[in-house]
Amino acid sequence: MKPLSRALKSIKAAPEIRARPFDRVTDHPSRIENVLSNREQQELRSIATVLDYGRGGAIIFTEGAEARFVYAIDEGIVRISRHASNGQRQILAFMVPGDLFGIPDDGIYVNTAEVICPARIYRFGWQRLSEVMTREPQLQQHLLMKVAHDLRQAQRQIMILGHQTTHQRLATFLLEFLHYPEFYDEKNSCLILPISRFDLADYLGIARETLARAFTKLEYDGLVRRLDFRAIQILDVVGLRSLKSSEARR
Amino acid sequence: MKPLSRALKSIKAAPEIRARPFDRVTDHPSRIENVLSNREQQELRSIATVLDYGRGGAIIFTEGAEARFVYAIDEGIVRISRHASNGQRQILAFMVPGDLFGIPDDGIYVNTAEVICPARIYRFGWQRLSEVMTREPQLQQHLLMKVAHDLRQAQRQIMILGHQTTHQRLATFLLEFLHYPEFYDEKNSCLILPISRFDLADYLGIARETLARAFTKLEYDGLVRRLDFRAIQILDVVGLRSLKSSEARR
DNA sequence: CGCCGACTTGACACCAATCAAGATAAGTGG
DNA sequence: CCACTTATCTTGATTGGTGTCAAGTCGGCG
Repeated sequence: MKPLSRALKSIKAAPEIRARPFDRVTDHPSRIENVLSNREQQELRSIATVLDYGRGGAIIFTEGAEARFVYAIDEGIVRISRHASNGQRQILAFMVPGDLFGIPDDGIYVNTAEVICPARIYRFGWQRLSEVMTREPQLQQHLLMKVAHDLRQAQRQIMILGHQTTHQRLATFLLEFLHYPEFYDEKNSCLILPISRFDLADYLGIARETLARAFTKLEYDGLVRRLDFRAIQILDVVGLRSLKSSEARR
Repeated sequence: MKPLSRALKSIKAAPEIRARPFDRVTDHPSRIENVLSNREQQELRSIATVLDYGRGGAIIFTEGAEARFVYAIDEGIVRISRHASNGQRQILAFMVPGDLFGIPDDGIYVNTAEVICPARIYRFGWQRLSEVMTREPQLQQHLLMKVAHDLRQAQRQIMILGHQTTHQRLATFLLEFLHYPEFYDEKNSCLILPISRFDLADYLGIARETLARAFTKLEYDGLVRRLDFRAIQILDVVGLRSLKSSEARR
């Protein structure tokens, strides 16, 4: 929607890469406890490029395009989506700092990746990364664990889309986000959603209006309170959990 | 449902493993063109155990159990499922010969795997497989590609569950199976479904009755014809394709 | 032959998509 | 700073699709 030129502020070369370790993923719920050696981190840095996106909306890559790079997030959120042949968009995942995406399928990207807020992203040449990984089995194992984690996340998503009502989907999503201290302030139970209703609806596989109604219902039932479009106060975590696992028609 | 003792006929030791290469996956639609060296095949065989299941229904492993093995299919079909907290079952995938499954998450299985027909399955100790892969980067890369392929399949499933009607889901599923010569006899356009309606409904995320109605509609529209519970004659592939990508409410 | 399981069909209620319009916040330019 | 436009989100009314419960059919197996 937004012109790419404005959104993509600048692309710097590799040397300025930040020293923060590559695998910050251990911070968030994935169960990977992997510590890369200094040498491995060094190897990665040497082939990385840093991309700085000033604001949301910029496209990182598009489905169908030739795939020569893999990406890892340092800051910001990226939405991974795919368009059905009838034009419907489905958001497959929201990637957060530490996540890796863009692994090619037979040389092309099968998904579209866009930043939804200011972001800093590392870019690796797929060819060179493969070479490095051949030399460093630990690194490849780390990548394997990451992809396996993504697979489980996708399966979680299948569970949600398969048999949950709209309210349950929303409850599940909100509960998921409570795990991220970047977005959930546990003190006053306030959750700052970094995702628009539009995107959220496409992620949960429901219409935008239905999503709004789901929020209304949760609010009516005293489970949450909308302070603002972005800010959601969580009033009853237990209630959300029981809603999530309650009996579902459809 | 069936007692395990009867279904699990025998477990042989490694030496009798068949000579068919490990990566028969190249036969089917996945885009992996990977040729393992003889030494790598040798390494795999040396740590493999062969499991022979006489008939369908046997459980290979259950979600939540301690995970010490990964599995690869030589013959037969395995359904990978997960149970929601409300008891709903969702089938995440059907695995076919060449596929690999059972990669542990933090030492436990997150899914349940069951054979749905007579099957022969290779079993590998995860610990030992990891060791071998550290020695053989090619092998690990191969595994990585397999998991990446599974991820894409899961994403395909998300697309289906997200925005397709029941008829479209069924059409999509049938079209998918036309690629497998084991199940589709192109000569007389006859597709032999190795999957029960029960399982298929849980895979497509719909009720069994709704699935039956979907079949009825496709038959009424002249797209397919039911010869038998298992055998489906495909009358109009183009029609199925256009149904699959037609506009969808919901 | 009769039971049993798997599958199909029917009737009905209900949830969710759609179309349309209103409300709120955020930019934009004078 | 205010009026304007725009984007985003919410609410309302209606229609259709899908889950559920119930009954019926088909085929296999003892």
